Amino acid sequence: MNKNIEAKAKVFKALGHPSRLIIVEALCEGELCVCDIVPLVGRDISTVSKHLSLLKESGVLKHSKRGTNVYYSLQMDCVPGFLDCLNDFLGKHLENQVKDYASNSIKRL
Amino acid sequence: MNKNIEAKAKVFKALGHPSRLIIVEALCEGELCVCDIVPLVGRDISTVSKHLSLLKESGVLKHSKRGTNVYYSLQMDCVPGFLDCLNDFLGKHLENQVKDYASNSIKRL
DNA sequence: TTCTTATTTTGCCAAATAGCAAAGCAGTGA
DNA sequence: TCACTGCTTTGCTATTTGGCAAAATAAGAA
Repeated sequence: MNKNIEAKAKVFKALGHPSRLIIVEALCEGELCVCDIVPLVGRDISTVSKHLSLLKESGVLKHSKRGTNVYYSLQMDCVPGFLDCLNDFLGKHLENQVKDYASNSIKRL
Repeated sequence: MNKNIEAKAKVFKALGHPSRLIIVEALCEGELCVCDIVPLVGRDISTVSKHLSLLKESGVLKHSKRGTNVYYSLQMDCVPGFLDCLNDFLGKHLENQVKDYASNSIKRL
């Protein structure tokens, strides 16, 4: 259970980059080939390819070749639910930060 | 929804380090003071303190001072469920890797 | 086979991160 | 007040990461 820590950290690390999150969120809707992912990310294809292999390596994604194209899709089924929960949480939380900021501004008057 | 990407990536990045995951898993059981967390992580207290502030900054943890102690606890309620799911997934997945390895070994004979 | 298209790998640099040690800063008690 | 304990911040180095460009690889088309 404790050597698993490394594998779990690897998953979080893989998800912990804006470009890779964009990829994962897109793949929540279904599989895409590299050629479709590149414009979503807006980085060099070599960079995107490295992001994809990192996500695959960690277990978040899987891939399959068809013709000359490589299609990536979500392998880790826990991810979309957590992303939803995270969206809710951050939604509320950012609201609160705004509220805190506002009330502090009022106090400062 | 898309500028949120940065905030979400920040959460994953915060969770994407073995020491910080150890902390978070411990705090799933309930709040702890820094003095209790340090021996769990096995790093210098200054290092642990930085990990804790990163986790707080990202919204995963919150903290409260009582006397000379600082107590950290989980703020992001989505986390424990995702960790459970991750444990299951990696459990099965590591099994499969072992199976794949075994069947490849057989093929090689 | 040769050309082309799609993707990965390698090489390199700049920026970010993790670690410890030392200095700084509360609170608490004498 | 002064000293002590618990924690955070700062300063520094070593390592890791993310980016692009160029080279390498793979699969289909001509």
